[in-house]
Amino acid sequence: MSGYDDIPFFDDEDPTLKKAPSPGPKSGHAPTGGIAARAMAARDAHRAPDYLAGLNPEQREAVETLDGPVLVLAGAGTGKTRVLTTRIAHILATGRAFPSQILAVTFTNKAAREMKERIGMLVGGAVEGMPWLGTFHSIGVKLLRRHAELAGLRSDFTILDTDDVVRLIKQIIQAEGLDDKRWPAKQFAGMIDTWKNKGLDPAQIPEGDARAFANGKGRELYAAYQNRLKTLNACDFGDLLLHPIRIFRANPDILREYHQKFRYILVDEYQDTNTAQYMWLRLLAQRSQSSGRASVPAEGRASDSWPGDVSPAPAQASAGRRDTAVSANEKQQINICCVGDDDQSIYGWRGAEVDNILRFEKDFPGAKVIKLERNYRSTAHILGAAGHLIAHNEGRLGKTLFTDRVDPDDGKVVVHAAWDSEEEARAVGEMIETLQRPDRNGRRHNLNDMAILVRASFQMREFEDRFVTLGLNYRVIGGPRFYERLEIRDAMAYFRLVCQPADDLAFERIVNTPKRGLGDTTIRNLHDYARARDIPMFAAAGEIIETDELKPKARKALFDVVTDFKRWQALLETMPHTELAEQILDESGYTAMWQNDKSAEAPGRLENLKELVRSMEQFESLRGFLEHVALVMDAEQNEDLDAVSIMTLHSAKGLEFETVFLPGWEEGLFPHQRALDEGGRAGLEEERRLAYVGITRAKRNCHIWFVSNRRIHGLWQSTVPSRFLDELPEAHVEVAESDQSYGGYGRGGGYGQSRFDKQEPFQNSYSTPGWRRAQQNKTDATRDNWGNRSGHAVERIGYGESGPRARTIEGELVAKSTTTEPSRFAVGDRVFHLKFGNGNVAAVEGNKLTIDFDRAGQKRVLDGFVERV
DNA sequence: AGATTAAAAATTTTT
DNA sequence: TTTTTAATCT
Repeated sequence: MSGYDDIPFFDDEDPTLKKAPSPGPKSGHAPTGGIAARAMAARDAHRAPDYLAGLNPEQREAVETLDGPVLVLAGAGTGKTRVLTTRIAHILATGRAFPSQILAVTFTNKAAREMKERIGMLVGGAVEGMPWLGTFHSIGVKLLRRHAELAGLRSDFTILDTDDVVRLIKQIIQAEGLDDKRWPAKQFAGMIDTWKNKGLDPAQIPEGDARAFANGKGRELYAAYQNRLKTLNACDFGDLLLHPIRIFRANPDILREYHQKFRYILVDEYQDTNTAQYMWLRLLAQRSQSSGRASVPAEGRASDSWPGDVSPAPAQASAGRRDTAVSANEKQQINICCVGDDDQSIYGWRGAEVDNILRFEKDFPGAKVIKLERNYRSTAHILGAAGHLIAHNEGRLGKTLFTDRVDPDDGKVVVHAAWDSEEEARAVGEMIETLQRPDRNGRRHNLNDMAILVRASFQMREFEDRFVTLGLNYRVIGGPRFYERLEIRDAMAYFRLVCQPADDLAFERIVNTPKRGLGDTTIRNLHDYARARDIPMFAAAGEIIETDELKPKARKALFDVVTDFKRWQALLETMPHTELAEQILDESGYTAMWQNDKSAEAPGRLENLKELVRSMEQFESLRGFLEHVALVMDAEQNEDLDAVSIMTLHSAKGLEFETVFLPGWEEGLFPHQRALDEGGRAGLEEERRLAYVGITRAKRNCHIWFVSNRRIHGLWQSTVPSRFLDELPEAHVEVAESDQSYGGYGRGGGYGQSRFDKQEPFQNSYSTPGWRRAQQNKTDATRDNWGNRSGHAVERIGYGESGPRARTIEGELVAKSTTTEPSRFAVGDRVFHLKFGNGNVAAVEGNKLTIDFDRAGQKRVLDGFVERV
């Protein structure tokens, strides 16, 4: 992308005029018309265009239903992307719209990229002519660049990432004279994000939310933050959606232009849309509703006013606004098609509203709902297990995936038990090694086709450790990203300041990096100077060096910085941007700083900087590159290496693997305690959808693990198998007999027997304190907060026989327990622990014991887990 | 300015 | 318990 100044306002013509469409954005690629022409040629060549061949009837219906609103409920592995891309190809091929008349939104850049590629494959050639295919945010930027002045911004506004936002908020909190330790900027940034996800501006946030932060100053701070953004000519991610919404509401004529422009709207992963995205879509798609429908109120009060706006109302309801020409232009209706899967909605915690998809038919009367249930990915066992599990959710539209595939060799989903996370990792590692070896047919299972999907990232470490010792290749997906690294962010700050001298955040980041003797005092001076005159820091620096406000040393240093930047700014238009970038990094002393750094990371950082400059080559300008980085924060992984993938369940959505390992299926971890505490039943259902996502990633093999002991925050805790295990159907699941010497729950498939066969556990395997306690916990876990940080429930439950107790009283006792309540143990006691065996109590701290174990050495455990011997 | 020490967090993440 | 970040001290 070359930037934003070369986008013609409306770069297309009405196809009915039979004019050749104008070329797309300047580039050396084929004109946009080429795609449509080729697609049409493809259509004419065969009676049924070959891009439709191979679609099943439902998919085909989803592709060919071009008029009116369509909701495609696409289950996991049912060809969702195929439908989306084929539908676009079909629209183009039938001449229904020009590429630039199709708005197609995704959530991630990856999805957008994939769609572009696949449309290109269908239609032939690169899809340069689809300027409106992209993420919500990238399309938001595009809209906002065009109409920036209506949001009080200039069109060259900066996009701040999370890090910038937090630093900015910290400044604001300090400026308000608040203690930034007591009121962490990060937390407030999160709150703002939540509000923006709901489409709320400072005046609209709930009173309770406003009071919750900084002694009731929440609303003020939010407003101050927005003001600051405006003076900085900057936007955060939320604004990229909210500003266009405000602009559309305040300027019906502009909105109308987009109504005329976008004939077809397609939305990917609709179940993940948040309220703001929903508002945005509704504004753009409102013509797709029957012409008599009321338009959206211009000044929606809050998100909850929105859902109320669904009942049909006469067209006159929108009188007073200027977008009443709906019925006059029936032919130009906008056809929205949303594709999603309510069972895969796993982002509720960041504002996604499952309700958006559940409510689709109400929002868009006359909508056609098409279910895709034929699965092309997994075995019948995997689908059976996943389907039975997800059926425990209440709030769903209801789909059942099926497959025609019958293969007696297909294995069931396997549930394994292990003592602790270390053995879990060892067992998984061993299984991977076994799979990797050639089988009797001489085929080996590639590591690339295996994945370990964890609930929380702290689970990853144990696998990594194990794989390092095994010498097994692995790759972690979704760790810290390239553009979030310190050196990259520093370098970017230099580039930003060169392109946008008003970028104070960038200025402050690098004025004294590398060290130039511009310490706190100088910066504060400069800051005051800038504030007093209401000018950017860089401009202030330029002025202050003319005065004698600063000490000579600081003045000289600042003078050097300013002249450097002025020189680079002058070179911006003439010098090739990669060269300029290199020059900036060299002349600023930034490269030298790392060359002189003898720490272990320094060489890697220099390498990253080189990589950064290299990656700029594919952009036309420094500015274009900056825009890319702001929105596209991902770096590619090395695909050549054969390696096991380790990632969270969240980042696994949309992926598939031959074999999937799902460790950590224990109450408290999965479902996660916090999801339960904070989300209640809805939280549990979301966790269950996560489990569903996990299982449905597997094409052939799915192995689930649970352990009986896990260390959480340094304390060993006994754990209970996840309730989700109970929700798996016996017919599609088998319990691993025993993993050799491991298996806390004993040989003979303790888990399976006790859970599936409802038999009494074997006396010898299950009479241990851990098991008895686990059973106790199990009953409690279903209705109470079990095993959280206070060790509360554990303490309360203790041993099964610790007697009757009043919960509240116990709770109070426990609250003070670290100091007041005498422990049942004393230093020197001989104790037994399920995992570590026998040992002597070395120290007692409330309910936490430090024990010298005979075999395992010194460990800290909760006293509920040991027994006096 | 750099090193040491103390304190805080440890669910999930995109843009 | 561990890891990371911030603040304070030298």
